[in-house]
Amino acid sequence: MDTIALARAKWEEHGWGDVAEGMAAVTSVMRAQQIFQARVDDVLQPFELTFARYEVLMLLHFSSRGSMPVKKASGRLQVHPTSITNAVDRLEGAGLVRRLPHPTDGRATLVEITDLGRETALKATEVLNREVFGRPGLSPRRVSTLVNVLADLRKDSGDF
Amino acid sequence: MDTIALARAKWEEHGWGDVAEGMAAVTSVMRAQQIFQARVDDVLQPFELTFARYEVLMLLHFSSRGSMPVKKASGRLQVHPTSITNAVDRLEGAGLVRRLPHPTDGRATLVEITDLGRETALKATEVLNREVFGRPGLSPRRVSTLVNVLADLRKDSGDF
DNA sequence: GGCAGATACATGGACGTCCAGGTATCTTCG
DNA sequence: CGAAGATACCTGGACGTCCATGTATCTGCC
Repeated sequence: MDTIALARAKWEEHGWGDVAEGMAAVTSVMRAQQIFQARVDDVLQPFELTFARYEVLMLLHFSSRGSMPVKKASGRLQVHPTSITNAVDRLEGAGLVRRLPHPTDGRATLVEITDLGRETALKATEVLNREVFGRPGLSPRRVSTLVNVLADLRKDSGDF
Repeated sequence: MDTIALARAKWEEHGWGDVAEGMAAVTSVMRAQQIFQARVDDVLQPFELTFARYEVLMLLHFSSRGSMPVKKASGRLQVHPTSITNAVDRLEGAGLVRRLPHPTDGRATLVEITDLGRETALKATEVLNREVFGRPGLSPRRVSTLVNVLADLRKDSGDF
């Protein structure tokens, strides 16, 4: 029983057929996010990480200096600066990152990845690659289609 | 600057090219959800609704008796029962639904939509149809593709 | 040089999600 | 019929997200 197909049928019954597919798209994206989030968090749990914290960690790992102001991380990950503050609080508690004063801008705080942070990031990535990214539940063609369609969506909404 | 394309490039640099597209897919879905959630919540704000509460309201509106046990709503919307309890608390506070004892099962609680609830649901749907579902930011062909691909994903993960 | 506005970050609160634990009720089986 | 297990719900807590607010610092203009 596909609950989204059911909802679409209801939309058509009520004379909203012209926007039923859009409704299905929005609802499907919501559900897909929930599915992926659960899979990813399941894999990351042994590392005491969540996807949000993992993203922060990888962003720092990939950065040239291994450190970055909160503001910049916020922009890169496209979340609110407070979400970064929150993630950094917990990552710092686990010893995976460290806060440093910015050398030239007294307002800014640098977040720097530690050696333990890099090590944890790589171990987590290995499992994530194998268990989630490597088996997304779709054929390679479908995966590429999904990425391309969502790129159009992101472009349309001003992401890039 | 497409942050997901950047991440994919990093994955390829590190020899993880075989799963880079899967990583892009997962990340894209996360971001798309964020985009849609923001649009929907923006439209629903004047009605003092969120998407979660809107979904509960529409589920009840479309049900044959206008009421449903918490457990059934939880299954239909594929969220934890506690999420329904939370949504119902707020909907009840706004007078849009009402809790009733289940006539035959003393454990269960029936959630029933009120007249004000139905009225609000229809008004909200009208704006949502026009502002979000009617302009999802993709061509009709792309929207259908997205729905179909995500249906495959949901099927693979046991949704139906 | 000094003040006004912009910027960076942290704090506190709201919301939705989930899990763990507890209570009440139903169902099943001896 | 009565006890054990299953089921439905609520409460309290954790987490991630956002917003509003406050504080410190920087920048630009007079």
